[in-house]
Amino acid sequence: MLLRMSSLFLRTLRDDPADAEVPSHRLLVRAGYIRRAAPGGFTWLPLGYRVFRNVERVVREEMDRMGAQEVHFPALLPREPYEATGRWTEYGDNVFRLTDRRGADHLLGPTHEEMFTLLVKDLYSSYKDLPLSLYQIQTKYRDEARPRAGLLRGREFTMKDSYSFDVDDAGLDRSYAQHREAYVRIFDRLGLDYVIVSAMSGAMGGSKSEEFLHPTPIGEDTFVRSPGGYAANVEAVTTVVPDAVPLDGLPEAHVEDTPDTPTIETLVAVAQQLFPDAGYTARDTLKNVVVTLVRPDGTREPLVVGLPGDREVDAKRLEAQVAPAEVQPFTEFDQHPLLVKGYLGPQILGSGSKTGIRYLVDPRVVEGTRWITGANEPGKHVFNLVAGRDFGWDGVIEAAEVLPGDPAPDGSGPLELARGVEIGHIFQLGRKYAEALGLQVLDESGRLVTVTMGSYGVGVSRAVAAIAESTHDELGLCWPREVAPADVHVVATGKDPAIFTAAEELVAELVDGWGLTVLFDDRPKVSPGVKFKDAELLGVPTILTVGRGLADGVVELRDRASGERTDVPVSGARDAVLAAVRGGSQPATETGAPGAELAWSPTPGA
RNA sequence: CGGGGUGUGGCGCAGCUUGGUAGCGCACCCGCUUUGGGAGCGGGGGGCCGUGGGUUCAAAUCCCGCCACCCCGACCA
Repeated sequence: MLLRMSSLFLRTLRDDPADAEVPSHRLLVRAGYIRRAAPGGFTWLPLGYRVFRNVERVVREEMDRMGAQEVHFPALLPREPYEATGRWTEYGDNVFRLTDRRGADHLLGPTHEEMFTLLVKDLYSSYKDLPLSLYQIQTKYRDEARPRAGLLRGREFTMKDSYSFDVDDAGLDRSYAQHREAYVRIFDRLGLDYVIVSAMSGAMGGSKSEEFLHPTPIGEDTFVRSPGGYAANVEAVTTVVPDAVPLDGLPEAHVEDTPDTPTIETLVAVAQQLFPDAGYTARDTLKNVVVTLVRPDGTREPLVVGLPGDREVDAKRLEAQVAPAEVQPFTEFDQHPLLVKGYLGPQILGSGSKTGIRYLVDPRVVEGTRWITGANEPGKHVFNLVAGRDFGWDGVIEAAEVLPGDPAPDGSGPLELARGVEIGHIFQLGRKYAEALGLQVLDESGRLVTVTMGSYGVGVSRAVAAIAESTHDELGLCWPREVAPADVHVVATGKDPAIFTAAEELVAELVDGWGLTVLFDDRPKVSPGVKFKDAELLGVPTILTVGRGLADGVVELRDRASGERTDVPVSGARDAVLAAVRGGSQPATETGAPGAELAWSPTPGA
């Protein structure tokens, strides 16, 4: 494949677009890879689309390798299957809905669990047909409240989604593990850094779930990790529970006047005044936060969460725990006169108490721990209120925020918080969709069993942005060889016609003789500076300059990533390029580019 | 959805306060010169100033609505 810059549909920009904040967005637009076409929607230009297809190719090869089979659904889907699983309403404003001329409802698929489930139900009915993994690479639509960061969060994007079907849980575990391995291979080949974090299954139902996060400061997901290798989504972090303390000999609780202490800060200040030797901090207080749970059927229930005063309730963690119910601020104090705002204590909380309000506590609240907490009277707090002696609770909930320095649940050290972009997600769905849509097969003994499923996603267009994000430098894009829009960028510069003749000959041999994809800067009357800048911006991994050195019989080979330049004799130019393309680096450098170990194909995407 | 900011040729910006013929740099076209780090000179083409309404003799400029984009938050297989 030969891409001549004299006729390539490409215009690079000298200035950064003002509305692009993140580097991937800025550079992809500036280098002429993508162009915004709609809110949250982008047009792929020739070079960008080549990168996109390369990512797609890697994903496809690895899915095929693990034995998944590719199918392709429409993006325009009927309402009924989504009605059956409840997601027509559950998805809310995030789904694009439309009505056809007969008034029938449709949606633009945000994800395809229902359709895959129905397809398998349509054709298969025996355990002998399973296990089965199907996938597609599809345009997905989500009416995001706030599309941002270019390709990273669009309203239309490309996703590889796959689904596994098994008769039993052991089979699901195997399918899940296969996908996990395939994803590791995919992201390794793409040269994308990732951490695999355990995630909550949340509204999707099911059990085991892990996300592949690409760590980057511009990421939208917060996750935690420890020096010992623990990594998890904040929602999935479990608290290390302290040992219970024997109740014998603990001091009696006592109520103290603590006027004007509706907040933890004011309370701690007063507590320190009253008992200067006790060394009280916010950690010694028990904060009781009232929220309202709204269930999917619309019913509302107040809930109080008790947690150490040095922590806030983490809305995401709380929601993950109470899903599918939603959490809203509690406003109905007038209907609950026993609840004294700012002085709420656990003595009147719990299903067996005066208020009957459900009371869940942080795991750090274990038997024998002593707390300063509200006395349920304005201006009064109780000290030394002992958990398990002076108050009880209905259950334990992981709703407190995770703070840097908290211990990892597996004992692998203190946690740090980091940001990442979700580039893949693997998920044990279980039988939720199979049950809702009636996907059953006959087992060995002729009984109907409900199939168990997994769902697995890779953000293809998002991966393009993530790769750009992690590989660019101050000069421009800098593609890994596996996804680069060309194998080599040949720059002809100078006014001597012999230069262009020599470059043409070399390019022809690389393209026709060796099947390389060559981006050839054959533009006449364009100054060398412009061509060099463009080559750096465009980011093809190997740049070959045919210019003034030709008079001395040499051309210059440059590695985009390392910046290293080597003069090679014209006669050896072809072999030097081939070595760079095959080896992933110049002889003099060791960049360890991904794909280096892979068999080199003589016709990559030509 | 809440808060903040911005909308002027393809890109980056000025003009708006104080209403009166729409401007600059890059990009694009023509000519001459130039050719190893975003060239120089000369000559051109291209914009219902986001959009709808209002005020006014007159609106890019003043007023109101809407839309879009960016940032923070909420939300998000």
